[in-house]
This record gives sequence, C-alpha cells and structure tokens, in this order.
Amino acid sequence: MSALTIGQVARRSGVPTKTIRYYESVGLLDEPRRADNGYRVYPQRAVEELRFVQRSRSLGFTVKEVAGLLELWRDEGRRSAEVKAMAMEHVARVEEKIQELQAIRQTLLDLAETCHGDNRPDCPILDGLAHPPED
Amino acid sequence: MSALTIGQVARRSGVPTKTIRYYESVGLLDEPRRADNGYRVYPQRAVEELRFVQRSRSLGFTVKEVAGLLELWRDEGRRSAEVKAMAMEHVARVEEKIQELQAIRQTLLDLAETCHGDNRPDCPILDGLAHPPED
DNA sequence: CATAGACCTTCCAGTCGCTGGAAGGTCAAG
DNA sequence: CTTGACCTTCCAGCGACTGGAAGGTCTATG
Repeated sequence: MSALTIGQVARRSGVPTKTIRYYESVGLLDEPRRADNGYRVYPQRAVEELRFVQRSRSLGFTVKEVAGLLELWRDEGRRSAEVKAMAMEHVARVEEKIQELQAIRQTLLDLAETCHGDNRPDCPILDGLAHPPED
Repeated sequence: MSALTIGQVARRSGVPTKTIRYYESVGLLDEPRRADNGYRVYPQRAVEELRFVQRSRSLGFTVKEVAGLLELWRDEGRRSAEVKAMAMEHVARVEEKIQELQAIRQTLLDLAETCHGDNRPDCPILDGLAHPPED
C-alpha cells in the first residue's frame, strides 16, 4: 500500500509531475524503481522529500543547494553547523539582493519625484536613464 | 568622423559587442547600416542609446520594457505621464519582490535561531524545511 | 609581400528552472 | 470496443545573455 505513482506523489506533495521528472533528470532526486509497465513507482518517503525540496526552493535555494540540503537531511550523522552555515550564507545573499532592490527603488522614486506626469513630453525619468549616476 | 564600429560602441557604452548584437537580434535596437565589408556601422547616437538601455536594464526593467522606454525617449511628442506610469509600476513590482525576500529572510532567521550549529545532527532548520509553514 | 593579431561576421550551444506539447503505451470503466 | 485518465519519452521555448567555433578583414611590422 505504500507504493505510489508519479501522479499520486504529485498530488500529495504539490509538485507537478513534470517538475518531478525534471528533478530526477538533473539528479536532484534518485531514479525510482519501475513497474513492469515502465511506470515510476515511489515509496511514501518520496512525498516527504518533495515537500522538503519544494519548501527549500520556495525559500530561494537553488536546485543544486537543495541537493546538498537533501543530502544533509538524509544523513543521520550530519553536523548541524553545516546546515546552519548554508542557511546563513543564503541569508547573506538574500540580504544583498534586498539592498540592491532598495537602491533601485530609491533611484526610481528619486527620478519619478520631479516628473510632472502629465501631457508634456519633458521627463526627468528619461533624462536620468540617459545619463549614468554620478557617484 | 561620427561613424563607429561595434567594438568602439561597446567600449564607449560599456555594453559588450555580444550583447549589442543580441539586442539587435531581439529587436531592441534598430539594425545599423553596414559597411562594404559587412561590418556594422553605428552613429554616435548608438552610444547614448546603449547607455540608456544599460541603465534601464540595471534598474530591473525587462528588455521588452526597455524597448518601450526607448521608444518614448525617442518620441518628442511623448506624454511624461506614460513614462511615470511605467516607472511606478516597476517600483510596485520591486517593492513586492522586496517583501518576498524579507519574508524569506525572516523565515530563515527564525529557523536558524534555534539551531545549535555544532557537531550534533539534530537541526531545526532541516525539520522546518521538511514541514510546511502553518499559517 | 607574408604573416600576426586584432578586429569583424554568422551560427550554435549552454546557462537556470521549469513548462508545454507531441506522439505514443497502459489501464479501468462503461 | 472505445473513451478518458493515466503514464512514457523527447523536443522546444521562456529571458537575457554568454561562450565558442569557423571564417572573413584590416593594419602593422619584418
């Protein structure tokens, strides 16, 4: 009763069949065993793994990083320090990205501030885009 | 004296030749005239255009959006309202992305907080990744 | 005048993470 | 026996480049 088709795994994990096959093709997931008709046969555990993958992906880890996390997850002898290091490295990247976006936001707001936004053609936004920022 | 090769345009604008040809291939830039030897020949104006494109791209506008901005830039009869609308729409998207990233950051910090980060295997980060957030 | 090297040209492939579609095999119900 | 819901594989496309191969051109130097 614990054997599942790819469709059942997809429904239970929320990861589309297409994506499951894709994850398998790039080596994120192990190849499952096959039934006589060639259909993939998954154990219950696959559902948990896919949920783990999905959640990790939604937090912005790359597929490669998720592969690493998954390995740690399966490794009973892991050192939690390693997991924490990966997480904090990722936090650093996320924070960097946030900084970048905040800078972009501020630049756009600065440019837009002095733009009339009416039927006249003169537009400080376009002027600003035309000339590099003086830093 | 105002005719430039693609390499000269690249050097003056900071946009690689590869990318200039790519922009041309996707219709962002007009096809330049060709010299007898088949080389692309650019007017000075191309340098300005590419700087405009580069700056717009660096602020996160898609190539398609830049095409629109470029058109407005070249259109003397534009209404500045249209430019401002594009800019503010983009600001909204940027802000949305910032929110997302801040949520991700907080989630990761919450998960990492209770993780020892030592040689022991038990790790609330992995546990958290395995189980969906209860909202 | 030959050659080196710095240009230029085109086209094809790869990146990342999927997603869609085509063409076909399998299976259970009516 | 057919319908429809599965499953299989493979190929192509998204966005925005980037790299490389294979070849033509131009200029300077020996």
